[in-house]
Amino acid sequence: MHPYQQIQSLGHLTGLASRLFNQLLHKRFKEAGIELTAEQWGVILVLVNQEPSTQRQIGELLYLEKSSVSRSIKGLEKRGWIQVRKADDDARIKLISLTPQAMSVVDQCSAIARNVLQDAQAGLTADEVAVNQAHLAEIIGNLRKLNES
Amino acid sequence: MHPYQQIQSLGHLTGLASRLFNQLLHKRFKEAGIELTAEQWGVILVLVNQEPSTQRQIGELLYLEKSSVSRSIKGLEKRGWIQVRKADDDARIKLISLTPQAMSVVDQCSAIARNVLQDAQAGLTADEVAVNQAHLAEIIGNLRKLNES
DNA sequence: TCTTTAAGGTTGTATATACAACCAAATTGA
DNA sequence: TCAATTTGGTTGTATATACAACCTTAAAGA
Repeated sequence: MHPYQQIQSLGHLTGLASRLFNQLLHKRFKEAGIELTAEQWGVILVLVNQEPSTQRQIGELLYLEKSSVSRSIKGLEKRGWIQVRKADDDARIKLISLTPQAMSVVDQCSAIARNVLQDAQAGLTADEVAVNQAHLAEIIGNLRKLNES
Repeated sequence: MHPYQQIQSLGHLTGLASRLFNQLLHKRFKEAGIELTAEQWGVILVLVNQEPSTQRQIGELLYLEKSSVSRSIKGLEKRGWIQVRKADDDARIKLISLTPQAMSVVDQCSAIARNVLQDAQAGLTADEVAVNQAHLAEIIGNLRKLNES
């Protein structure tokens, strides 16, 4: 067994790929004058698709602990990306939506994110990417079950 | 475009898979009475293969910032997994090696990590896993270049 | 040799994340 | 109706990580 075999395990490769994706996206945002991390972009994207959302919903879609969502929301609000209001019918619930300023740059962010993906996947065919996505989704399904039990 | 399409992008999938891998490995270690995170296991594994290593070497192999390595090493030393000594010939360098206690559980950790991978990859053939690894490696190669430039 | 630069690490600061303990409001059920 | 449970969120604490600024020691160059 090659001494550095662990470095090709999917456990390691997914972690490294993820960090690199996030770093590059963050960098590209910054170069465009947009102060936003990759993870924050994930939250914004949830809101683009479904606005307003509750923190619970965001956590479910991104598979994040509610405490993680809580802190992420706090940061995004402080930076003016989102606004929070209370639901009328349920005093526990916070309804999160994008600010006008956020909406005005969402398309630009989308384009940047699309380019990062494209650049990262250079050399792979669309089919290969699709197969990869499907396999990762299967692995994620396995892991979610294992983590719950 | 489906409202939740972003959720199948490789940027998102690798991040989610990585978190789930790490959570499961951490949990399995804990169940075995071993107090070790997935990331710490990565460092230990580097040392298993090459002992002693310098912090710079560890960072290169895991693609981590030197400051991240510095803090990881501090934690592992505090918990008794590793020992640190100064190099004779270069006063800047720290030589990191495993403690006897660490070495005594490395095999058990290895087995646990192997099982996590196996369980996560259930339903995929060995070939499919290999193709996935190759594609992720290619993406990582792309991203590394992009992050440097 | 002596100044300048590079290399190896550390520390400050910030975000991302998990888990556990908690609080308040809503729901359930006896 | 009222106690018990569930749900939505927050906070404390810990690890992981990056970037920037810094320190110390080594190496390179004039």
